[in-house]
Amino acid sequence: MAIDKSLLTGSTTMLVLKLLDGTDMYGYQMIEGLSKQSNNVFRLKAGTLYPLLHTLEQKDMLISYEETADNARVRKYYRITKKGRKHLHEKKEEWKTYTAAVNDLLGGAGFATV
Amino acid sequence: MAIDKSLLTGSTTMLVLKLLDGTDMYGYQMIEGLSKQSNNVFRLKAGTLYPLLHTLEQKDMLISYEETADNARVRKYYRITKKGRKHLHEKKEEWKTYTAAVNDLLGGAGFATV
DNA sequence: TAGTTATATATAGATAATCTACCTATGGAG
DNA sequence: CTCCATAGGTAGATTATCTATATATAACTA
Repeated sequence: MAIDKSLLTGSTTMLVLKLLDGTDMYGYQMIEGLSKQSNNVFRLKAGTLYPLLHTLEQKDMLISYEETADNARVRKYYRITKKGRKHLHEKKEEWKTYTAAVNDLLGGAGFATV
Repeated sequence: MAIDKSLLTGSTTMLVLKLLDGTDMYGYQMIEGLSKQSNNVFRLKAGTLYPLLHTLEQKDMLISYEETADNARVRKYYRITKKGRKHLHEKKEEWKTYTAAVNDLLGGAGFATV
């Protein structure tokens, strides 16, 4: 079974959807949280995230709403949709398939004769 | 510890170096072998591989030599260099770090408060 | 023996994801 | 009042990969 070729570059999408699968969040929160959560392995850039969120919203995987925080600052929250959850599930399956295959190749002896 | 941002898209490089870490191979052999070895999860395209091999050779990670097979067909074999092995080792470490972080996020409960 | 498929390598141009670099705006700390 | 953190955003460049195309020969098939 072949997997989506965009998986490699597309894991950011999966992570964003996964974050929102837990709770509604706003962009800046995702950037900071992802960085801390992963011990700085992920350093999601604003220039990557915001356009991605807009794209996901256009594809009906997210919806957004504004909310004013205690400090009167307006934040734009995102909530995952049913379609987004379905997409997340698919991406997770692809991720498992792909990483299992890579780990198999990295761990295995390789193939000398074809 | 942060990792190379090109890791996601760059795993093809790692796989190619890993293949050559086992034995010298020629391009077509890698394409066919990788496909069979991974049950078609990897479908490395000629248009991806050949330019990549040329780039890796320019970076002194590979050397190439031609050899005539039994059927009189000329094949261009590639051999990994010391520099290539060093790069492979680094890429593998990045791969481990990155996949561990993703799996942690995918498996974990996520973070609600930041 | 003529046509198709497999082997083998290669390049050009398109596509897509991410990055860098910039911009706006407000709240709070010094 | 100035600087930093917070918060959201866009434009253009970079890079990896893909599709499409090209060449050439071996091997199979009708």
